[in-house]
Amino acid sequence: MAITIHDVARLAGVSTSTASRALNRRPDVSKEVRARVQAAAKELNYAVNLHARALKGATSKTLGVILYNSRLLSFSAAIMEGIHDISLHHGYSVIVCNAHDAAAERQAYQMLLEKRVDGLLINSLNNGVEPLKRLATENIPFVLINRRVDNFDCDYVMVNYQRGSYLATCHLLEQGHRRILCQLGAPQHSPSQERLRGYCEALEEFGVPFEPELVIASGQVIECYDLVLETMRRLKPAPTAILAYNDEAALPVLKALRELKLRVPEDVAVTGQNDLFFAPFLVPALTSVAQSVYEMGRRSTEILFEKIRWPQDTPWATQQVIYEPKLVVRDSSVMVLPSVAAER
Amino acid sequence: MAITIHDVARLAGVSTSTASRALNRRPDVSKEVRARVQAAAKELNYAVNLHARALKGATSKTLGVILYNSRLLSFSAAIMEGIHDISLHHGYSVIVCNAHDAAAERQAYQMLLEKRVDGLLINSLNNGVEPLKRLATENIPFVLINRRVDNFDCDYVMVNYQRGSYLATCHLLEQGHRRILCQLGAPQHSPSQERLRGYCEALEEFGVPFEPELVIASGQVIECYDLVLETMRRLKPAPTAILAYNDEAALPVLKALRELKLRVPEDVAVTGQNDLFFAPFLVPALTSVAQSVYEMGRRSTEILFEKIRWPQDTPWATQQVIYEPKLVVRDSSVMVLPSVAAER
DNA sequence: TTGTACGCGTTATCAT
DNA sequence: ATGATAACGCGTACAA
Repeated sequence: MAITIHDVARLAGVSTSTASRALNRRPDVSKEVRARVQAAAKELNYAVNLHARALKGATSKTLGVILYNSRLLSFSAAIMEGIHDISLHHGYSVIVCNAHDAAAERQAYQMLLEKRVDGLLINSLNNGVEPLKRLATENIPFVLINRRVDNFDCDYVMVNYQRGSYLATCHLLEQGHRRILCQLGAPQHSPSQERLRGYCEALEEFGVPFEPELVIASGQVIECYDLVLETMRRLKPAPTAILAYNDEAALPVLKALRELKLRVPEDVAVTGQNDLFFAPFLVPALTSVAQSVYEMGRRSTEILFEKIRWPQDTPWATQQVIYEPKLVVRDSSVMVLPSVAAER
Repeated sequence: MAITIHDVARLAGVSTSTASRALNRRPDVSKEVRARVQAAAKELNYAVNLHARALKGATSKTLGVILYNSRLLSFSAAIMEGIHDISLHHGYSVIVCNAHDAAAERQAYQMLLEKRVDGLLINSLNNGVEPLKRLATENIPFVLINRRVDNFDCDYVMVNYQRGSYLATCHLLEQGHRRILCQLGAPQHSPSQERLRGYCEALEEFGVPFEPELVIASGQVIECYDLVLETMRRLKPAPTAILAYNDEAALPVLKALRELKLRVPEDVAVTGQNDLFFAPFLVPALTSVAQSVYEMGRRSTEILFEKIRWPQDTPWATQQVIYEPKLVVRDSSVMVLPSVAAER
């Protein structure tokens, strides 16, 4: 069994309550005793048992995170960086769960509730709104990351995917492209839908008719090589530009084009999304839409802590943060290099 | 306050102990009562309080992970995938900490000990062996990931970096290269040292003298662009091959070579390490050394669980797992394409 | 088969 | 300023 506060108290020759006060730096304890207790604690390598403290009614000093994690490793890793930085700053630790599917998500919720986390950061909606409603009724603070639910008012932090796809599509249209292939991920996923909306919005603005055959969707984004190959061969006339779902998806897209002996950007222009670290290093350097992913992790955690510390009786006004993306133009989408490239 | 087992017991019209037995599927409770209790639990949305259970002396059902996280996001993300998969399988959740420096590492240990984690997976040695010794004396199971300490017997799971660099260097030497630039990360870091050993070992085997000027080290691996540029300009004669620290570092290396108008692999051959997802998509496709990163996460967690479940009185024989790397030859290091490339 | 009572480690309350 | 005690929620030894 581990060292308890009783052991410390005994070694210091005081009662447990005095030891507790001394260790928690309460003012109502003599300096002499406090020093003795702290010395005893150090000598015994004492560490509070947070389970006992949590049981006593205090907080668990733990946040829960539920990630969707569709293999977008760089993406969720960046979010986690932001979450960790803020949590550490508040003296909190973080339990991370991957919700590959609905069942895993339920298990994650179960574990996190059993561990009595003080709040949740949620990037997965495999079971729809149900879990969120339950959290709301049980008064457990949570913030959605990159997800949003219609007709359900709650806090969320998002990237404006619609705007991102809109910007990229406009950029391609401005270059004169009229047949632009729009590549999406899982169709039921809200990020896919928003990207599609942005794509359509731009087309409409330029008076270009929408063609369903120019939209392709694949669940496993990174494995879309074959799909792109097949599509580019099938469509007549072939698209002259491709709006890749994200930078990771752009990799197989570029490879497929090389396979087809199509030059980028001369024959086909390509844009990515998320502006991951490798985008500027590709050949040609990948035009992408920069999203504040790390920032999203930070901000959502800050809001969560605000909410956790919010007095129960005061009404809380939900916060919605939407990060506006920025188009980063590189070589993969323009034939003439821009004079001063928006290189990061 | 949340629902407790008392509430469930009251609703089901039984005592708390009966409720406890029913919920834990103990055999000594009538089916009729069990059903009633479980119905009550479901109705109330009851979730055990794991703090209470942990306090009672059981386990905390939580693992701690301490990551070094030198921005090698894809790398640590892959490790975490393996850890999560195994933990979930055992019904455990995982608290992840980033130990950017010695102070953060100490804070991480403190938190994890206070949370009474059942075991630790450690990928950070910012405070040397001290913390490990403490864990050993306190009988807290842990497994090192990708770290090893001289004269300290403990469980670890590693990638054989020395062998990886050896293989890559031999490969370059076989292609006829004699001046091979060896790029490393932080010099005090054991992975850097092991890579250097593998590099030297290969040189010696081929009877090529070691030249200190051909070894460059930079803390921030991803920002080595300038260093490579400067080095390639300065050295006479210029190196004809570069052993990049890892695939992420290979990105700026390749970019620097393009800047210098040096062709890859004709003028300079390049190899990476870790074989990340983007390696085959680069132009030219990057030769790399494949490490079982995800596997390392899985295996270390499996060993940790073995150790956690190991009877206290039986002696435990420490396990050392070393994954042997595999060279994946692609276009960046050979002028004539191999007939059947070891493409994954 | 079911119920009663205690203890896990901590802290808040009350008493001294 | 310090000490005794109860309570948090759960599981279990013991009693019935």
